[in-house]
Amino acid sequence: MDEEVEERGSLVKFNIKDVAQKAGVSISTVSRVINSSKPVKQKTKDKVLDAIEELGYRPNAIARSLKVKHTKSIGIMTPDIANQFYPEVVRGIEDVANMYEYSIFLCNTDLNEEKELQYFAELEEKQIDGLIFLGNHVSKELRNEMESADIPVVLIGGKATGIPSVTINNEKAAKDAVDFLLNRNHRRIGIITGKMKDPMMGQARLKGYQKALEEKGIEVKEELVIEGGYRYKSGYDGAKRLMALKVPPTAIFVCSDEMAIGACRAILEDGHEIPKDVAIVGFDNVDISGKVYPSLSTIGQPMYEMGAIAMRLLTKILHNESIGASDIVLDYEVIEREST
Amino acid sequence: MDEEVEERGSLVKFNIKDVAQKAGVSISTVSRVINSSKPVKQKTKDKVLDAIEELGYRPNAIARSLKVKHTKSIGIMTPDIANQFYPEVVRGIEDVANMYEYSIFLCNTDLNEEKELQYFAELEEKQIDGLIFLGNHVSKELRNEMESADIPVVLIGGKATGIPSVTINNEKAAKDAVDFLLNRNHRRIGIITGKMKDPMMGQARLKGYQKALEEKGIEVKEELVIEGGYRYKSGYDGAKRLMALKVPPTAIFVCSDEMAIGACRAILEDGHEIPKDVAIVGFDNVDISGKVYPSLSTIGQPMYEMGAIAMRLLTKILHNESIGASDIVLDYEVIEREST
DNA sequence: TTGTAAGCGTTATCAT
DNA sequence: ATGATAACGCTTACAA
Repeated sequence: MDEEVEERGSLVKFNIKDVAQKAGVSISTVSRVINSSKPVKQKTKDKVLDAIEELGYRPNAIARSLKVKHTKSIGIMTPDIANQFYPEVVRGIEDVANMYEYSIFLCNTDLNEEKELQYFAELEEKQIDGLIFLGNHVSKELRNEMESADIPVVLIGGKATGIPSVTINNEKAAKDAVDFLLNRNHRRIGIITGKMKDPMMGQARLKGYQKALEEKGIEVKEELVIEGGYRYKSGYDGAKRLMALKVPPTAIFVCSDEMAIGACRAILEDGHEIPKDVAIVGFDNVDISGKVYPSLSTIGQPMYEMGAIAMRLLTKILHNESIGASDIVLDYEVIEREST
Repeated sequence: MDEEVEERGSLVKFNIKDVAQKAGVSISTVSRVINSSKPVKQKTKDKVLDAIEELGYRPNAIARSLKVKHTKSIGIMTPDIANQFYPEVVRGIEDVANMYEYSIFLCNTDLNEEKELQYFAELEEKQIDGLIFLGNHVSKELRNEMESADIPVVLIGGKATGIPSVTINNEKAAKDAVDFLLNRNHRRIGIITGKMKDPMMGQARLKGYQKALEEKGIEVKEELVIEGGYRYKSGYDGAKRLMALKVPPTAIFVCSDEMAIGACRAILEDGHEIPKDVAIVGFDNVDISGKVYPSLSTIGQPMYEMGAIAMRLLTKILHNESIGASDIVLDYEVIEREST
């Protein structure tokens, strides 16, 4: 009853030993042809290749990794892949990872330190060769883990001393955004910030706003700065509050496109016109921001490139082409569209 | 010169043997406490735990996998993570994968068969336990690979005999969408389809459109059906063409939200009003579709759930709780918003 | 309850 | 140019 063994050659898994046997050579020889690690006579090579073909043999990368001590896999930790901003940078990472033959493990942290730690442990156990971390802040504990695990990491969109990173200059970008508004003769400019505990999206961008105003000798009024968050809703609410002021702003700098879209909606709902009554500039240049109506003026972050460059940096580190920390800051652009 | 060995305990990697030594027990005992696979006396267990703690030991999952013959990793193949639709379902997958302690490898196929094959080989070599495939079609070759690799796969958004899948009833959903328009007394209804070679987004949805009209005894006019694609641009172009007709439609069913947003833009640009002059219904209920202006009436696909359920199905298969093929078809909903 | 040892599928060293 | 064989770090009979 148990001679169904070879009924479907497809269902039995072969290993290097089987190939060696079938080809009539040693397993070392098979290994050599698979990896082209040492010269093998053409004739024996052919025998081996035939055997591989016939058996449908696929090398076991797990076994290989155990021996060679790397996995050709890297981790990506992102706050939430379902948020507008990240898929594009993940795509950038993945494209170059693929070029260098790395696979990627994707993790969603929800900006939650517990989850970050848990995922990191998981990835460490799975012996990733490196990690790309998207987020504004790396916690002390995570920092420690990264160091003691001795896994190279590169940060996107955040900074931490000693860890290579790729970012844009958020403060300067924000300043440019409001300078743009200032040059259009707006003098009463509101801002809907990111979370204030967020060093990049929150603090740095607010700082840029302040600087721009101060430079022009304009006082920054408390009533005009509203702490937002990351999402649509907080942009919507923020704009409602701003427009309800006795004297509402003539322009609003909203620290993310998603919030900006929320703000536009709130403003339109209240019967104001964009940009006639209020001008809006967003931040990020998320895919959709050029497609909505009215299309959004915004600060363009090179999301795909940030991913691609970060991954490129990581491969350099992994191949010892580059040593230690290095902070890459990329160019952004101010994009003018219908909302201003 | 080489006694820098213990200068930073953190930089040297320990294995199970080191732990055993430090704790004064055998490695099997250590293994047992790590995996709680067999009872261990509390006292020895404590010794082991202490040793683990002190050394900062992390088990090597690669070595473990080699032995136990599974990796607790699964693959996701998606056309393009940067496209509106997929991140949400990937998130659904990831959340339940995480619950069951699986890690995910993310791959972008660009709907390209070569890439699919290449990725599949890569994932097979890395010994994934299962695969979730997002896409409308699985090619013959890929099919073969899947079978001979003996890796369980579940499909999202497509069907293939013998492979479990989770979908919605695209034809019926499309029919409901245009029925909705019909009930609003539209009689001249245009459609911008997906790619016609796409069985779900293209063919099935067009079929639903046809059926709805036929049922009402309305002839389907060739000039009113326009083949689109997946993206914004084709929706934009399609709407332009439709509105340029001598007698333009009073409503358009657009087979994806991204295209629908493009269509809205085109229509608004030409000075028509939505929904007064033309009503629009989209398909997908992508995150942004409720946030744009005018917000989009659409068919809501439960994207997150599709991912979550697919992953749940996969875990069942992996744990032998369920056998063979099974096709899950989920509910959709027609969502009425401002564009109708 | 604990220890010994074989084996998972590779690569790489050392002979030949 | 090729072949034996010892690792890689773990789990799991089997013995004690």
